[in-house]
Amino acid sequence: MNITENTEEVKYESVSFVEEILRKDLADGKNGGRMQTRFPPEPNGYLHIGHAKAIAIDFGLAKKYGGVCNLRMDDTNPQKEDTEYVEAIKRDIEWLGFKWGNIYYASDYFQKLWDLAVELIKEGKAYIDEQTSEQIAAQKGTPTQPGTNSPYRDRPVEESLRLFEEMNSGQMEPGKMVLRAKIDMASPNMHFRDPIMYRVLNMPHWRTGTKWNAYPMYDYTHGQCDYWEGVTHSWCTLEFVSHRPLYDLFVDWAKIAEGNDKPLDDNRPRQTEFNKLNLTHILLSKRNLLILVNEGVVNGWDDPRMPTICGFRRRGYSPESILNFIDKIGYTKFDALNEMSLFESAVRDDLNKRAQRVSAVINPVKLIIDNFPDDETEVYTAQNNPENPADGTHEIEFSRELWIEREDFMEDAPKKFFRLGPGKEVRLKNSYIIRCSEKPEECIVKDGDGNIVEIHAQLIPDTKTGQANANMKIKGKTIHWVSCRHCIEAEVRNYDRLWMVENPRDEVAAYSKEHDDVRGIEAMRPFLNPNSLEIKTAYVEKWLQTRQPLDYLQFQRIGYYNVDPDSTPDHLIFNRTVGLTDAWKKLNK
RNA sequence: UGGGAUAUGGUGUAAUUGGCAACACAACAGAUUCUGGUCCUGUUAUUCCUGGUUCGAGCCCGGGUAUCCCAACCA
Repeated sequence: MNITENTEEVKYESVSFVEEILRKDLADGKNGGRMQTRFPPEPNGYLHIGHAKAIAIDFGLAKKYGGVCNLRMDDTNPQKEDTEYVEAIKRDIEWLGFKWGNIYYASDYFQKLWDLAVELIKEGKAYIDEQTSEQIAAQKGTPTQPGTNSPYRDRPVEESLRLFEEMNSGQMEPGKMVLRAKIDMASPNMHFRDPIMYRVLNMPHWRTGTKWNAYPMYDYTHGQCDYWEGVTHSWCTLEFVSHRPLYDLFVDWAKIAEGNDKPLDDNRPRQTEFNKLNLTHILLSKRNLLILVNEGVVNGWDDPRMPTICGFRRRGYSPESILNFIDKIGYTKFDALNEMSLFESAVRDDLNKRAQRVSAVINPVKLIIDNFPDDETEVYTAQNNPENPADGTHEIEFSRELWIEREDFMEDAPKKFFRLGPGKEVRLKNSYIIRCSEKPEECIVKDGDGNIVEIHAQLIPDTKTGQANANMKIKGKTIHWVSCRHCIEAEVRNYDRLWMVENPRDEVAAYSKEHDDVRGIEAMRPFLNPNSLEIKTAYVEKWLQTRQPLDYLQFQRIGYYNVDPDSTPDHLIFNRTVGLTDAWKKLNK
């Protein structure tokens, strides 16, 4: 949403087509100027970034326009659902920063839906079919060929009513009969070819226990629940476009059955569809995510490499950055594939404002300041965040022996290398400017294999931050360090993308097709990054022991990290959220 | 020889509804910097094709093309 100002007075806000429709409905006084939405997850798995887009519009616009958004668990299929997921869903929505009005369950309406179905049978709008699912599928025709009527389509109402009761008795075997709406087997819309309203499952439901044995289908449930709850705007993704006429029809039937004599288009929940969220280098289908978990490719649903909300939280992506990203990609009808770099830039943008700056050395090499006494320590005050001075400061110790990054020293450096090397000067962050001797043998100590094990340098007096010579101009950059004697070890988990290809969904499907229909992990393996997790032991400053799980950090000059929930002061664990943009790395490509 | 939806730079969106194609990301170049980060400046599009209406078309009309969705007793 960009706010464009043409003049001082006139503000024109460009909004999505969804919001535009909402505004028009409000302006037209539809539903008495009331607006109400719902977020309707099926509690059969964890929420992922795709759901966040739906959450952002369902809750976000309700908040913006003074309406309410309710949470409704779409629990019409007890085969897949569980109460464990309900709690996870609630936690994730709250973490994103939203509040629901009420919590409803589709199962709250089972009796009402049943009574409506009985009424529809009586009105001749529904019938019991006792064909097999194969027979029903065959009769359905194809998108290009019309279907044919079921032989049971015109069975007497009384018979259907009796069999419908039987479907719910617990005595009928699943699959034997279904309740179908009598619409039009020749309709060009496949969803109108006598859609199934009820099926027999003979299975207890985690909320309604053993009361029901026949359960309603999504299409027969969603619209009426919206209607009964007073939902005015029912937003969902594009694949439901062709369901909308059926959604409208069932709502109409419900209104007629109630004896509602208002015009049918009045007081009707309005379904509007927007494009799904798609991101390069990630895969969102629940089925495939489950495979990653079950095959141990990742360590559970909240693994920082997972695109789940709980995975993103653990990774260190902030709710604000997720929401800002969603706002940037917008809601349209175009089947877009968004670049991961746009998301990462939203993350950096937000974390730059809130992450506390610290020093951590991940690939250490020892640096010895020859002209600093061995038994002395200096203590400096480091800014927690130069972008936000209100975040305060913390202390960091300096001594003769330091750890610096191995990549910050080069014996034979290219012209544009502005770090340490023979004859070079750099600033130590918050400390002195130091200089290495021009002679390699005076500043480099190697082991028998020729690896550098020690670097020697001299500090230049009075160049410490705040001192007389502090502004001395040098060619070198500022590098970070930690004091060997004062730092602590920490486990650092560097995450990289899980998928090496832009569009894993399509690649996996194509690979499967080309290789005898291989399924599951075998079809994924060729595209998975074998190095998506690198665990390192780093030297970090002591102050980090005071940080709390999920705190946002920036390891200066390296990247954004956060404190893993499993981290303790005795065993610090940090997850890499995203690296800093690295102009040096780019220069060397 | 079914129906529905969509099409604006490398990517995603915008264009106050027929009036100078704008913003963000990415890329490249540069300036500043005690983070090679941030901040700042510059460069990168005849709006899928085609014909028409109009003083004027990304937007309206005709004809194409491409992509996506629909044939679960899933949601």
